[in-house]
Amino acid sequence: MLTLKQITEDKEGIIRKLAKKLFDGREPIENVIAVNETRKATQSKLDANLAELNKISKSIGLLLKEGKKDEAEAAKQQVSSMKEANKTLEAEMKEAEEKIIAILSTIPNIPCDEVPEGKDANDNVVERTGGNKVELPEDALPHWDLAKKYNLIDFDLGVKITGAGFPVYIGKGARLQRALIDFFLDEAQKSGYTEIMPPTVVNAASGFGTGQLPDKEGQMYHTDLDDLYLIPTAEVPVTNIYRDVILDKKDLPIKNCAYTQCFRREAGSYGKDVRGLNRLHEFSKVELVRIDTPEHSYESLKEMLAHVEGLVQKLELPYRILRLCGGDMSFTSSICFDFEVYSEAQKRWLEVSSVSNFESYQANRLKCRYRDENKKTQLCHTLNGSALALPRIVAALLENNQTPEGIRIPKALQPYTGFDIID
RNA sequence: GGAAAGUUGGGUGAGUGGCUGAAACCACAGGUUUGCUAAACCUGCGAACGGGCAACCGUUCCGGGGGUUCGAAUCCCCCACUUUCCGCCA
Repeated sequence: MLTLKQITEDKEGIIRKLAKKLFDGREPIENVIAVNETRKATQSKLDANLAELNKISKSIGLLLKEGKKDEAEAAKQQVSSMKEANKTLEAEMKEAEEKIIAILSTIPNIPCDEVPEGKDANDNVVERTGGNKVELPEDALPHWDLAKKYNLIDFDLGVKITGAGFPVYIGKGARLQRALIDFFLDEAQKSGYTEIMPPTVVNAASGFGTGQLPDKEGQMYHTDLDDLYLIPTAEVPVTNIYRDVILDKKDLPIKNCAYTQCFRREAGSYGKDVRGLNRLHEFSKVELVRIDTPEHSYESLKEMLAHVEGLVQKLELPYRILRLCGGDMSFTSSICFDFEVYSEAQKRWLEVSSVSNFESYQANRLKCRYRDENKKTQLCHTLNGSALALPRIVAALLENNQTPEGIRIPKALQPYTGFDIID
């Protein structure tokens, strides 16, 4: 959520910036300001009344001590009648507060100045490309055929055990998963991240904290009996560590990484997008989460981008970095970069990472604050990024590295797999 | 699954109706002392909202929600969670 402070301090600026996200903010913002004015007026009245009541109540105690029973009784009567009026004011306050939250939740985060204009994925800006595209022969196979040929992944078996989108990794296919997870975690550790192994099931409060609830309720698996949610990303449990927390400025930036399985219902997805490893209901991912000060968060973002770029380079995959345009960005991010690797056999780019700065938008909902040098509490900035999601990396590795002799494993990964070719 | 006890500020923890936004200790910050370090001593130290240029003032908050009362951390009800014992079990 945006803060009321942000909105009242720069109303026109915010409306203008929201337009970049193709969001017409004028009405909700005018609205929320008006409701807030009512709230403030009501609070002033209510506070004055309560102050009076408190004063009288205190005096009753004293009167009773002095044995002035009649005066005390009279005071009691007076207080009783005053309390009625407060009930209305309290109801008004509550209503206004709820309305403010409701309106604020409909307003997306403001994109920062470096976000380009644009309405959909076609308007994203290619920031950089790297790695070398490979030349594959005409009969090159897509990864789902390679997975079958070398018995690495059994999609049908997954359907039998669970359902579509839950593949079974076998032999070298399974080993490759473990190798990638270890590789990503080791690289993160080298970059100074603290490894976290969080629960993969969370309560509703955590879902709200990072914004999956209430909007994306239908995208998460839910256990009715205990009212818990399967996490769609490690971002949820790892960021919620800092829910309702006031940090010391000297502890920032906090740099955490975590490997978890991720669960996504992906309701409504279909077609070639979901073929093979392209879109799964359960997959492995290593996630980076950073909590930082507003002054330093863009420096953090840069470091995260460099880290992720280093990973795809070490895996020798052709990649590009996209700077997402306003229209294609998520509701909560202030700026977002996508990493894509090129899948030669599918002739398409596959998204493998998304690195975002949420500025204070997520922290506001999370109540994640820090104490600055003047001992004042300020909202932190939160950032996260995948480093990396496995399935599409595996797809690209299998496809791009296929040779007549077998599938070649990039050098950086060989110490982790224990083999240099899948044949 | 059965039973019991708990949930108070960054931490430990006192507090059973008004003098408690909350003792004490620890942690933290500033200062004094000291050749340095350590130690000792002094002072400060919760959050949100509202009012004010400010000093400051007011309100709310002791797991969450409701109730009793002129007045609730303290009494009553409901819910959530935690711990311990028993059972089951990786």
